[in-house]
Amino acid sequence: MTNSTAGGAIVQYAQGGQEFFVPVVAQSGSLSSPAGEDQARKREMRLLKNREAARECRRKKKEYIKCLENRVAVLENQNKALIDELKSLKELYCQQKTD
DNA sequence: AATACACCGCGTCATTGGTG
DNA sequence: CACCAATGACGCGGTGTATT
Repeated sequence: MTNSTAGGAIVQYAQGGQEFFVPVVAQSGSLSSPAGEDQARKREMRLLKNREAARECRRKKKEYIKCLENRVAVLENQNKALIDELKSLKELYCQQKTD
């Protein structure tokens, strides 16, 4: 991951040690005022939380897709087994008929 | 080696659905 | 109604692979 470093800070997650860049948006010179700082801090917090939420969301989505793929594999195997079973039962039936 | 293309993961924004 | 978490959509940069 390569972010530009114009105005912002490199922050590190508590767990995982992963680094990322948090941009700081200047808001018409109001950044120095407490209200401006507070707004900026709130924005950073929101971005940080959403960043983590997006990551988690993608992780869950991938896991879900894996589950679905697993299920497909299981059902395909079951289907094969049932087809085989049907085939052998048919053969058995035909044999008994000719006897 | 250079280029084109596909794929992936990421960060951000906008939207949505649930909750106090 | 305000707030928040989850998620879809978008654009971007990195990486691997095929083609020239």
